[in-house]
This record gives sequence, C-alpha cells and structure tokens, in this order.
Amino acid sequence: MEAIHNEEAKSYFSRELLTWYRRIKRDLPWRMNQDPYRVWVSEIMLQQTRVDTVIPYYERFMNKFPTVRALAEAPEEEVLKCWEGLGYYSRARNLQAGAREVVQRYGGIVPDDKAAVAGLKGVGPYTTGAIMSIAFNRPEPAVDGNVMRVLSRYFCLEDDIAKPATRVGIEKLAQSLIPKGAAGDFNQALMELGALVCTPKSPSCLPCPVMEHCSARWAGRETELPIKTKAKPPRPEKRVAVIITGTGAYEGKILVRQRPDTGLLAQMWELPHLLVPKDQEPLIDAADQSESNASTAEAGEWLTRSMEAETGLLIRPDRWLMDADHVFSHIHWKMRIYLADLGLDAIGATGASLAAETAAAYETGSLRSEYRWIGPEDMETLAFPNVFIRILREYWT
DNA sequence: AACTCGGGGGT
DNA sequence: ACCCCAGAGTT
Repeated sequence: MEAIHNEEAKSYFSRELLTWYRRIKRDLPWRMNQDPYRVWVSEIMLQQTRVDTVIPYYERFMNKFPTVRALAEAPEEEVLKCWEGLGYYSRARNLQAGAREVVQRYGGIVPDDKAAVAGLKGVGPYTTGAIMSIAFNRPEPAVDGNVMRVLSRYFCLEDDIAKPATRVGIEKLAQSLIPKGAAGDFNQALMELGALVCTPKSPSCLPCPVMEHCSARWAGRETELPIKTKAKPPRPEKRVAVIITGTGAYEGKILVRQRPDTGLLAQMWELPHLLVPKDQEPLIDAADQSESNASTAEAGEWLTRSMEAETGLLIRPDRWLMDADHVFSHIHWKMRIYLADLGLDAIGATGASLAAETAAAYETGSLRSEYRWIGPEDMETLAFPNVFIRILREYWT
C-alpha cells in the first residue's frame, strides 16, 4: 500500500462523493432512521447479499422482531424460519446471540462503543465500522467489496483484494477520506457508488461523480481493477436423497430430519440423503428414469443398504423421482431423488393393518429423534434450505 | 493464510 | 459458465 496519496485527489473525492450521495441516495428501509438495531440487522443481512434480495427479508424480520428485546426473547427456530432462503444461517443465530448479549450486558441498548460493538457475535471489522458510522456517526471505516473495488480503481491500487492485509490497508485509506462529521453518509456513499456506478464488470464512468480524478480511468484500466485471485471451484458431491412416504397413521406424510446444530445448514430441516462414494457413482448414474432395469434395481439395493447403515432406516425404494443440483460456494451437490417407503415387510409386518403400528414404532422407538413425519402444512413452521423447498414443492404438486 | 459458510443476480 | 455480492468464524 502506498504511504502517500495525492491530497488534492483525496479531498476532491470525499467532497464530490458525499455531495453526489446526498442528491441521489436510494430510499431503503434501513435508511428510515438511524436506530442502531435497525442498522445492525440490515448490515448482518447485507453480508454477501444484494440489496434487492434483502429488502423483503428485512421488512418481515423487523415486523416480527421490532426491537433488540423482541429478538432476544424469540424462540431460535422462529428466527431461523424468518431467515429461510437468505443463506449463511449462522448469521441469524449470531445476530440473536448478539441481541441477547445486548439485553443482558447493556440493558437492551446497542452501545455507542466500538469495542463493545465489535465484540458482538457475527460482527466483524466491516460491520463494526458500518454500525459505528451509520448509527452513531463515528469516523470508522466500513470496508466491504464495494469499497475495495472503488478505492482500488480511484487510486489505482494493485494489491490483491482477496488478501486480508489489503483490506487492512484500504481501511486506513478509507478512514483518512471520511469528511468531518459525515462518516455515516460518506461510508454509505462509497458503497452506493460501488453498487450503482463503479460496478464490477462494466463501470458507468461517465455519470461517475469522481471520474475526473480517477487514476484507473486515466490509465484506461478501470476494467482491470481491482486485482483479485480466483476462488477454487466447488468440489462436486454426488448425493442420493429419498422421499419416504408414510402409511397408516402417516399416510400422506413424508419423513424429514433436522441437521446437526453446527456446520453446513446447521439446524435446518432436510430430506434424508447420503453421500455416494466416488467408486459407487457409476452405479447411481446408471440408474435412470426407465421403469425397471437391472441397473435401477442395483442402485436401489445399494441405497437400501447404505441408508440403513447410516441412518438406521430400513427403506424400500420405489422409483426415481427427479435430479436436483445445488451449488454452495465450496460444494456442488448433484442430487438424485428417489421415492421410497419403509420396508415394512422386511421388518416383520405381514399385512396392511400392521403398517400404522410399525410406523408408530419408528416414531417412538427406533426412529431417531432428529426425524419427523410432516405434511405440506409443516413447511410453514420448519426452516428448509432452498434446494429441499424446491424438491418438496415439486413433489406435493 | 486457507477453509467454511447460501443463494441469487448480472454479464 | 463465471463472477460477485454492504463478510465472519474457524483452523
């Protein structure tokens, strides 16, 4: 990071950007006032998530949990349900943990104190600066991807913005640019410019309020900057999921389970599924939509054995239903979904009259606690990842 | 420093 | 297809 920047270019940038922002800023729900709780919730939702995606979630969330105390006192599952589909679900849990901490330690008032805010769960360097500047107008930098892009271009910085050290350097630069008494507006102006004008692919330089002194523009390098190392592609995982239909008392219901409370999609509900080992992928791929051939039967047998070994459920695959792909930032699920029922014959039931009894035994006895029978109406209370929402919607229609 | 953690929109 | 997004936590 260069130690010296042109002071003239810097003061011009700060002045023109702030003026521009105050003229054109968007009317967003979290800009209604500077309530620190509203700012906090918005900043957590906006982490790695676009404004247009956040808006409806934000409205629902603030309606349901209008105050720090309301959020702190809510059941965790309701918070997770309200976050359903937004992704990065630990944000929701951390936000509520933070709300509970604010209630216990600060009497329900978000403290006007950098160290205290930075200590809240889920609040890192960016969010600390955003809350301190927007809610309290403190001169703290709030450096996100937009800001790194804008400043990399304006000052023609060639540091790799994927490296943490680069963000630290840009934070110092960003702080030095904050106009006196206008931290909140200026930080939002930087992000507004990045979102609306100085966009990643094809920046709109002509309407840009600071084009005149933009180093990258003068060098004709605005599309080359910022420099960022490429992310690794997500690793592929072949998975087989099953829609297990109930019988007897559970007629019309299917079996779902809740994920562990840490890790990927923690505490979300899902269809039972398992990872297909690399050497078994050909077997699963060979089974296709064709009614009943040898390869389909083989795949079904493999599924039955593997499901019992991993989940304790003795299932009886019926037929292939659909395939579904789901891409996380680090994993690519290639899912094959089968219809099945519980292998009642195999566990001793000889007639349909025993079906309900056997199924009940699954619920009270050998059915592990994370499993539940649900109908379509239960989708309104349990939180599912989008991939399973899509599959179940398809199944029930 | 590298990896984990969702999901969708823009190009 | 690929990139990126008002990033943070863990290892």
